[in-house]
Amino acid sequence: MSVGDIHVPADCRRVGEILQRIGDKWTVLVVVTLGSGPMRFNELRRAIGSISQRMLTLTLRGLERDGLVTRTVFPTVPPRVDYELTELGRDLLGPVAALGDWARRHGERIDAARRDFDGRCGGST
Amino acid sequence: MSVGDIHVPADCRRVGEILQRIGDKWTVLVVVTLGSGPMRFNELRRAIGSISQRMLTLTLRGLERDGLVTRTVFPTVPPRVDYELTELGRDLLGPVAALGDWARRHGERIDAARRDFDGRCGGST
DNA sequence: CCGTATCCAATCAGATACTG
DNA sequence: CAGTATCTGATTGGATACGG
Repeated sequence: MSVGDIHVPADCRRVGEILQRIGDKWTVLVVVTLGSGPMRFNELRRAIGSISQRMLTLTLRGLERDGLVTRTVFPTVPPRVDYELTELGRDLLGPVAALGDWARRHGERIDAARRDFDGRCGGST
Repeated sequence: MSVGDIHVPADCRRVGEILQRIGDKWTVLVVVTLGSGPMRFNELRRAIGSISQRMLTLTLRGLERDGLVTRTVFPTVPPRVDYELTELGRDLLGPVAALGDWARRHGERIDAARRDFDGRCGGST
């Protein structure tokens, strides 16, 4: 498909929805972190570093709800819970990596454009 | 690059930032709509349909700031302002299309997973 | 260890009214 | 036509404390 063919309104809505869904503060970070294999709750938490317990829980619940990760509880003591990407979740890694690639390639250019724009506008204040 | 190699924390942050940036309610919709060529303000507005004037303005400003669209004012009366994707913006269409493709392929599956999850949980309410 | 509940500040987005 | 300004409700996300 050529990039010129993708503007069917209904489809764009769908894309917008998905992007809003995975575009929250933590979802992608969690998904790509889980990309390296199953992980326990706190393991995941430490890997991400700055996420609060609440947000990690909420994010994981959302991902589970959407069928992107599985949650496995081991009835041991202390309790252990593993999270793992489903096939659907792993499948998402591809497109996300593409976007990540774009971000890495052009991140600096965006920063420059921002500095430029802000310089032209808020410069006199 | 294989999908297993993309979890360098710093890079993931970057991806997360970009995704939050373009993951707001309207940005992607505007970008893909502009994908078919330059458009005037109200033309864009009608094409999207449900967006408010305020949000379209804010979204376009953001995109302009990031160097993803250009804004061209024709000093005519009535005034005419054209918006057009920059090369950077057009370059973004590719990854976004990939994500859109994923969304279209798996949207139904996600809906099903949601119904299933909600049925298992909120079923008794 | 793995969550849930509550409170709270910040941001977002819609509606409306007004301007060049 | 193409914005800007202001007000308001909704949503988000962090901190903290507590429960299984």
